[in-house]
Formats: sequence, C-alpha cells, structure tokens
Amino acid sequence: MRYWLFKSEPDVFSIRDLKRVGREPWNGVRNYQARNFMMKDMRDGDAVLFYHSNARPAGVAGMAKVKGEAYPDKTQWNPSSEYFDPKSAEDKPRWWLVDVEFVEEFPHFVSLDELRAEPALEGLLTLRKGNRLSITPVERVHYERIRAMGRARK
DNA sequence: GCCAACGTTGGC
DNA sequence: GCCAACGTTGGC
Repeated sequence: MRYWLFKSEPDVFSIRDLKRVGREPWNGVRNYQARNFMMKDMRDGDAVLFYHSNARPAGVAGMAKVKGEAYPDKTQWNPSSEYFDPKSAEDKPRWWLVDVEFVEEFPHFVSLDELRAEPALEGLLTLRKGNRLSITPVERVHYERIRAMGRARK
C-alpha cells in the first residue's frame, strides 16, 4: 500500500466535489512524471491526500483513495476538451489516469503554513521549493502525521 | 497580477 | 544533444 498527494484547484474540483460525486477519473494530467505514477505505481486502495492548490489558503482538505487500475484518459482524444492532445493516437494512448474515490473531508483543514511548521514533515515533496508536480508520493509517516493533523481538534 | 521555478519545444 | 524561448504552476 502506497501513499500519494494529489493537487487539485478547488475552483475546478474540490474535496466537496469529490464527496458529491463519490468517484472521479483524475483526468487532465499532462506531465509525464505524474502520469507514470498513475500508470505504473498506483494500486487499487492506495491512500490519497487531497490537496487544494492555488487556493487561499492552500493545504490538505481531506482524504481519498485510488480506485481500480490505470486506464487511458479519454479527454486526450476529445478535440473540444481543454486536455485534447492531437499527438496522441487511439491505439497508443499517451495519457493515463486512475479513478479516485472520496474517503473523508478533514474536520480541520491543514494549511500549507501548518505543514511547513511541522518538523515531522521534513522532506515532504510538496514542501520543496519549486515543486510543481501535481501528484507526488508521500512517505507513510508523513501521511500518518498529516491525517492526525487533519483529524485533530484545533 | 506578479514572478520564481521548472517542463517542453524546436531550431540548429 | 544543446539550449534559448516559451508556457505553466502555484504561492503570495
């Protein structure tokens, strides 16, 4: 079982949107590193920290999990989609995704400031300067710590 | 809206 | 294969 952090802009798709729909194909990822995590490394049931990026405040809003196995992102072949990729052939998909299922919204939103202030989270990739990856692996101890922070009464 | 950081593209 | 130009991300 692995642990991941998924970034999403809440204006586009928030933890509440995921709660409402229950399960969502994580489409639109157009970065090879992030794609490779989904295509090669994720397994059904992996734990996901749901991070709100480009938000005030930014931070971890809750938890989700990987549902099923990776499959091609259909938006890459849809000319009217903003994620359309004219260079991707149907018999050789370039972009893959996994479905993500809602688990819980944290009672306590864990802001980026709080993440940075927590010494136990030293090394968390998302906190590294210049890191823009929308999907990153998370160490188990970091995952456990952030979950505890999110569930704590403030 | 600004801008630092980083990924991608394309000419050579 | 190099690298300048360009586009995107994401915090502020």
